[in-house]
Amino acid sequence: MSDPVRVRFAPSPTGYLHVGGARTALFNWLYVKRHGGTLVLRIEDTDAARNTPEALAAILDGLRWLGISWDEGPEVGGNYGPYFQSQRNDIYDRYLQKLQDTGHVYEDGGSIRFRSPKVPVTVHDQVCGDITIDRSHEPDMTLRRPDGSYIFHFVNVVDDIEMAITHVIRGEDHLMNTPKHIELFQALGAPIPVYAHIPLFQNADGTKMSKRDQGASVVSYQDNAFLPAAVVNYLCLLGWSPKDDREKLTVEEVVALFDWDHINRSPSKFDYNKCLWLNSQYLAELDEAEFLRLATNWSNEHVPALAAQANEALTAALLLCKPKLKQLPELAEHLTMIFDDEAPLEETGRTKVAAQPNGQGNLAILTSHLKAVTDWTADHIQAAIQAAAGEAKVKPGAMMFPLRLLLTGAGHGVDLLPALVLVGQDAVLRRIDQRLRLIFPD
RNA sequence: GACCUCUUCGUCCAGCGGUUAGGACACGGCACUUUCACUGCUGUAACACGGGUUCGAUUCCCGUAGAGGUCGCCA
Repeated sequence: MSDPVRVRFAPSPTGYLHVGGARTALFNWLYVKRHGGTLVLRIEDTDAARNTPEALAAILDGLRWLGISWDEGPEVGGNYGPYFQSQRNDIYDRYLQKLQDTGHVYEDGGSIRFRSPKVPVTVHDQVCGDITIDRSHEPDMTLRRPDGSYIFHFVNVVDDIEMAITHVIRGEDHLMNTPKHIELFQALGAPIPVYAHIPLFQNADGTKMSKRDQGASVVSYQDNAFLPAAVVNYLCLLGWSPKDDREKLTVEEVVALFDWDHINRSPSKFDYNKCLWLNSQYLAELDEAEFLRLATNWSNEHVPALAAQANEALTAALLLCKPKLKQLPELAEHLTMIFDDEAPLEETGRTKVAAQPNGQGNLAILTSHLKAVTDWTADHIQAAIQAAAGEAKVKPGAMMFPLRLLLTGAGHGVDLLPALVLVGQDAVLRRIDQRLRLIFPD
């Protein structure tokens, strides 16, 4: 029997949950699920000045939203707590004493430094391979500040020892820290965990992703009502591959395949567009009830004006929108086109229709046919359009674009016939009349 | 500047000592749809450069260039 697998994700609650951090958490989680083990969530909040409860809440909330659950840590407890570094000072004191007793540290202007062995250190990294780093000419690292507070490297290693961590999966930005950490493990006589450093994300233009960049913050996906499964799927595809042609995979499928040799070594640029595409794929396969639940929630929250709409009308409209959506927020635009008589008229469409030969006359013919419909159903409306086209001597298809524009103000959108039915004859004729005057002012 | 890592279509990801170098996003075309989309089919598009090793290198080695990371009493 080998030791039980214990991996940890150790965020610092200083800002927000970065999508790169989320991916690191995800890979830790995937590893645990793949090999069986325990995921420890440890909060590295030693820098009191920069930590906020809001940031912590955002991190926990973001992880939960993505479905990344932890077995030990904040809110769930565990046998290796406390899981906040700010509460572990006595442990750090004890470990520092060990180093003092064995002569590994020395005092320097009130701070405590580690006496580095000054020999090259080889990191056996599961992703990057063996990397030997010689930092013998660099200054000794500080472990404790004059005010008694501890430095990241020290607490990080002490906690990994104390929490019996066996695998460290973290961003490549930590690769050059690893020799320092290995020196500490050795000085403390503790086994060195298995390391895996995973490549970082970049913006599409190759620059570093920071908070304000599109897609950088997990909250932005929550705010835009992405489906977590889609985001997780996309995150898995960045830097990892099933090694076949699959793009859309469930987490279960990823778990079954997750391993080091599937992880890429080069940094990847974040393609928000592809993430959006995956979201549309997941959205499309939602069943009606689930879609309506999500869509109704979203529209109630973001388009409160629709509260006045009858439930059946709203439901019908939402279902009409479903096949068009890449993401839920597009609902706002579609619903406005359906329900708002005064939705703005698209300029490019206006110009196009205004320029059509005989446009005004043809649309007058169409209007009169629509007016004459006595039973306002899709079949009868279609017949009316056909008849109007015949009389105007144009193809029925040529009637569709102008009609769409007159109905919704836009040249694209939901399926036209059902939309006409939904809006109702009176409102349709009213809108046609209004917008016709905008298009042909004379 | 020093050290570490990386380099296949615009992007993500496969691949391999001999392939018409494959898939996906994006983009274009066609079909379907009397509309908008979806979908299907299809097209454009890549092995950073220079040396080796080899019968043969995109694939292995070395160098160059470019990119990223790290060089804190931040985490």
